[in-house]
Amino acid sequence: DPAEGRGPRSRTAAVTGAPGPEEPDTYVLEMLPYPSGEPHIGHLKCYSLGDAIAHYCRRRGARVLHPMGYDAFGLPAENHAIRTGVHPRVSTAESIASFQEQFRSWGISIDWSRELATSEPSYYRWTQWIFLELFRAGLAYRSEAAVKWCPNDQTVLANEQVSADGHCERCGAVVEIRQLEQWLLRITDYAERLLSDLDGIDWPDHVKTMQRNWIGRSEGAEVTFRCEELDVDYPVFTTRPDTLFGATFFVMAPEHPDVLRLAEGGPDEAAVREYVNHALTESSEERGRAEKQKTGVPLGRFVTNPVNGERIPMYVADYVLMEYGTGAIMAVPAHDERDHAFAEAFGLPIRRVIAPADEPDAGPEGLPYTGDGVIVGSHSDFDGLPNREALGAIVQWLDREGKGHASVNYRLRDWLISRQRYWGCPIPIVYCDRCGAVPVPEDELPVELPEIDDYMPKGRSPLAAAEDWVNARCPECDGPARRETDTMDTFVDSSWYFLRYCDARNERAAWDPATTREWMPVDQYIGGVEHAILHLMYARFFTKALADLGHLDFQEPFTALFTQGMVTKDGAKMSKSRGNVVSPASIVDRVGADTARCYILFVGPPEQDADWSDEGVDGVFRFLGRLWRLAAEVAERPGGTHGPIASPRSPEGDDLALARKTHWAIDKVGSDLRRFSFNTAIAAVMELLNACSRLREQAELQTLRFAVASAASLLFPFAPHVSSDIYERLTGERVWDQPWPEADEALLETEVYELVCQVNGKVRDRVQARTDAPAQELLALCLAAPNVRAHVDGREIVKEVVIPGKLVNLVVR
RNA sequence: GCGGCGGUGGCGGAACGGUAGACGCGAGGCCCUCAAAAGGCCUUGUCCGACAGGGCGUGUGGGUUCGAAUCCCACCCGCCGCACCA
Repeated sequence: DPAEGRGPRSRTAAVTGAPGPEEPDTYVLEMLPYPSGEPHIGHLKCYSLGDAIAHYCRRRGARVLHPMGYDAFGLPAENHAIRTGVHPRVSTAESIASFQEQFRSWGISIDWSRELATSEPSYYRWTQWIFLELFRAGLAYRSEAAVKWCPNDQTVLANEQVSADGHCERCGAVVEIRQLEQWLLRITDYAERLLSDLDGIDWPDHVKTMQRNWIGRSEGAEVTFRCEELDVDYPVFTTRPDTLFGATFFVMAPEHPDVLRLAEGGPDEAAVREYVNHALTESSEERGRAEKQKTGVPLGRFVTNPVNGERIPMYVADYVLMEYGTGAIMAVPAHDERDHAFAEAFGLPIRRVIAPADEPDAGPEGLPYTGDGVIVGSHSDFDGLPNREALGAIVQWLDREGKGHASVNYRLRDWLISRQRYWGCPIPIVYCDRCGAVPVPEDELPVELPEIDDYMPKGRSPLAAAEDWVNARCPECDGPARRETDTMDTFVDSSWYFLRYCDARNERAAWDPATTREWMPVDQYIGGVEHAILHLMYARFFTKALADLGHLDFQEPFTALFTQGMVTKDGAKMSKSRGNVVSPASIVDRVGADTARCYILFVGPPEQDADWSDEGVDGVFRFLGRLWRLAAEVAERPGGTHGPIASPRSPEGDDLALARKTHWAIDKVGSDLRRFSFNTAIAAVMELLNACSRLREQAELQTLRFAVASAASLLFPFAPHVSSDIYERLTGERVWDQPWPEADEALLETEVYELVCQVNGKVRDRVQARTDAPAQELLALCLAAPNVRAHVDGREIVKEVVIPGKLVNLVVR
């Protein structure tokens, strides 16, 4: 069967193709799969996309790096193990075997010699090495902090793994807050570079936008409010220093370390204590509800507003977030909706300091007013100025007085990487009573994950139970020490795998810089949008940090990014619970890998979501069958396999038409591939086949053979098995050894074309015109067209528009 | 609320400001067959019309243009991301 997904050539070596001195090295990379169960349709789409590009690049003469690996540590595997009782090492290995088998059956051209799994000691040894590099550079640090804790998975989560409404991304449980000592990576040091370097990379706008939003850069000022009684300065961040004169109270987050001290001895001390305790236990979901009534408690203390010396009361309230800015705010109820709501609830003064420009005497009505206007009721130096102008002047004044300065604030938080889980990369640190947290010496890496039977989560890492493993010697003083028992977030593993592929078998280093210089950065990265923030931000951070440490000489890991859309069934995400899962294996069994791969690319633009249709699959299956049968029929004709494949020299009539269609397809498929328009590229091959079928009796054998072989050659990146079979039947050659075909410019142009004749912009006729006919002749042709005359006769022609090669438009009255 | 993306036949989707609906699915008719499957041929936006041809058509309303699915303005709807971010 031609469309059967089997074939002798399903394993095209990846880094083949003669490396010519002028040909570039190209790194084509699809995001590595998380091996859980079997590959799903999304994997088929991703790797079909990447393989098409890899093939195209190779046949254009590039050396192509196209590797594969498995993101094999992590929660899903461990949760699966907990459910089934099968050790994650075993279930992960089984799953990897299944992925390998299917990737081979799909015929994805992978360089298997570089295959890796992040759970192998030979890989995570270097993950640990990178951690220690970051530790030495001060980019990995321990900190006790309020952290997000999932009570179901029994682990700490990164901010990024908690959904907007406070649920665990993995299991859906409501997340709690706990105070724990954790390892963090100082990604915030890179906030500005992560933001500005987005400008230089070829990524989809929506991904860049998501990253920009996540980094959340705000320009403003840091302003110091002083608590005279305690002799403490409290800086706040504000984007609106122009409203400083309207600050009538001051609010701290419940997590602010000074809250209890401030309330001590005050009239509301007990109430503050209770409020803080309640806020800390409340889920981020409950706390985050925007429509929630504003609550809070006065601290019984005052701070001084630096611009006017006014004493304003301090409050604790949960609408202020510890993790943004300084955990304290100046409240300007006249010009901030949240502060306004709080002031209303607590009967606090509301003072307008900005008025709309056309209404400088505006009263208290219309508040809160968050728009721009002129400064009022503030200070004689600023009153009457447009607020944006005054903003700069006020900041300068603060700076001169030493009461504040211009400041930039980011929403991005440091990356919390500790996980109290078993199935992850051990953190290579030992704790010594005398020396503290000490890095494991490099020559002792990897710190291997011990084999343990009980990996059930218990609120502390399961590794803590492996006493023999935990007990260690301090590398500095040789005294007794204990190993860190937390493991790393899986996203650490996948933040550098693209580097390891460059030198995957190196046992002495994570990579030889010569190899990353050769291949990196990745020329084309491909994956789902779901990684728009997490993985892609972390990988960029690692790249920059490693470059700063002298291990890399580039700043961005992925020059170009392509994000594929989801594959749905009946309009819904495929899921076991819905029972609408389409398994790639069953499709490949039924119609073959070529059909499956072509269909997933033909169904629509790859960046968009696509709905799976079995009928659509059948249509592609029929197309491949028609192509194969025609090729077989041509090959069986006398002379059907002889001589080189070549465009006919001076074709006429039907031969010319078929040769033209062939060159049209060559041109179209190439340009479509370059713009990721796979669906139209496949449609062009379909059109070529339709032309071949129509002209199979009329055209000369060699013209037909050229057309059919070209169709196969153009289809090879999408359907490698049938295409290479057809090509070899017709030519005796291997299609992957053939350079990508070039269209003959002369045959892309015709000497006559159909001139569209419009009257008042409406098509009224079509006539044959010579390609080189001058405008006057085209105009005459149009005027002579019968149906044009019917619409023009008796009217006055007021304008003639002649677009040679296209149309003539006559404007009549 | 802020930001991003999108809205085209019965369906998936094509269309450098220049023939709207390529290609495929589905549907209808026909051929092959004892019959079916497979395969092949034809039709298929919609309305009027036997044909020729014509009217209407790319979410809505305006605008720019000889000409707009495409560019601009306003709005409606859908999807995605962020959201008490000071």
